[in-house]
Amino acid sequence: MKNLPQYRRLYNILREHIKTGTYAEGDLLPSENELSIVHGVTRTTVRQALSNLVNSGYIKKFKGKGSVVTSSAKEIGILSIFGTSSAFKQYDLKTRIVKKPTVQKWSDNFFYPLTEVEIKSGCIKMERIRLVNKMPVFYEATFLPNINLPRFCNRNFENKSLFEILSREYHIEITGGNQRFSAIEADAFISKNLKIKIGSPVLYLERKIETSRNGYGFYSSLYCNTDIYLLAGRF
Amino acid sequence: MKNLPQYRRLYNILREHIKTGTYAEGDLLPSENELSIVHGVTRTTVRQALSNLVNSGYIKKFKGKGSVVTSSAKEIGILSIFGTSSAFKQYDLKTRIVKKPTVQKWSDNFFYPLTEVEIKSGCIKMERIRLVNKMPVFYEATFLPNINLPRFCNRNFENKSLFEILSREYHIEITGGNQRFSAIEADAFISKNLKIKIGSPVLYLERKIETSRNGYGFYSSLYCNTDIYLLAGRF
DNA sequence: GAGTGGTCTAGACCACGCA
DNA sequence: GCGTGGTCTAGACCACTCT
Repeated sequence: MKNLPQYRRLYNILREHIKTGTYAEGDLLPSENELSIVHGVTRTTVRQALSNLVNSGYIKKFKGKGSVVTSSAKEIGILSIFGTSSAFKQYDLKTRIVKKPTVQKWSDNFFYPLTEVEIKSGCIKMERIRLVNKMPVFYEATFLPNINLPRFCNRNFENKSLFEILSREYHIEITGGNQRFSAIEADAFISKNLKIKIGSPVLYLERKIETSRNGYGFYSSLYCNTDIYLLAGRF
Repeated sequence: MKNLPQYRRLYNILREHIKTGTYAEGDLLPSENELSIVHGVTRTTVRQALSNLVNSGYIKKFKGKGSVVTSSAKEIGILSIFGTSSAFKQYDLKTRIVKKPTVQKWSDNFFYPLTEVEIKSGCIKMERIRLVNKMPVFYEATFLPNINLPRFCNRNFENKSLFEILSREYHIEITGGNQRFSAIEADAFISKNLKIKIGSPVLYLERKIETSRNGYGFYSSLYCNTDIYLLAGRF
């Protein structure tokens, strides 16, 4: 099961400890030396794991001081949500499947250029809506090249993380990606799904997500109502 | 002058070569072994430089193959612009200063929490508009803590990169940051500055930029017309 | 099989913070 | 002055691509 690199294993362990509150916001993580001894790896490997934690926004490092846990925020993929009102300290985060994963052709004007292999393989499309405190906030369509993902369409994604399923079931880890942002007016479709007025400003994202499986990436387009919650991310 | 770490020096060298076209889009960079020999550093150091190039979107690495130059795109700070129409392969990028750097107080409801030191030091504010092919696309207000930046307010920023001036004149390197996105309706002020109709959807960003100077960061808020150009970034 | 990037080891010296 | 993270060395083995 586990042929994960050690820095990835350590990353997952620490991330889980942060998410579950073993290390709370503001706490200092054990020092790099301590972690390297406890987990039986060199400091280089520890630093690689911590560096990933910094990039995903879980910790901040301070020279001469240590690594401080900065966030227990819930994530939506790589971006996280950010409540503008301090009343929303607690996020009740749910995912509703609008369209189950289905094999189909790539659309003609797909928003990223595709490789020959991707086009030939076809596309698995799924559509989801994210609810924050029971309000629809995101509408997301995800497109995965249909390459060596056995039983994918039969899995249950309701309230489950796509990234986690890809990691656990297919050993596919997200390594990065790029995204394009714009502000548009809600059309009838978006208006219905996000329960906002037609013409309201909506944040629109197109993303390509890259993975540890060589040459394999997937895509998503995302509409977000930012009236109450903002999208936040690191760079 | 130069107490830059070696991986930073190498990063700057390679970035310059990519920007000026010595390594063109699609080219392979010299291998990590070759770079380590040529520049007299270990492969670890080379990899740190390349890793930064990946994060800023200049190259992509392929196992067993090499590092491919992916972009000669012009940047605006950390984000880059992306023309939706292929007609806009050439970006004529200009910056117009709307308000020269001025020392003032921080506003009461500043969009990021400030430290005691920052509040006491006061704030240098400047306002700029970015023009792409002579059309105003960004309006950006930048706020810097007024700490040890001699002669800053007297410098000429017209069509110059703030990041480059910070690096060259003050040895301040940008190390990362975070940002929040939302879509809003243009008000009268934005409408005038970006020459769009009141009520049009506008991309709004609030960012905190972190630097290599310990504890020193600065802020910017940014309004962007995404009708023609999108904002793009890596994660 | 030769060359590439990915992972990892076992050290070293430094600048910085804190007590 | 001690412990922290930041930088760096000089190796090693692996999986992968290309020919």
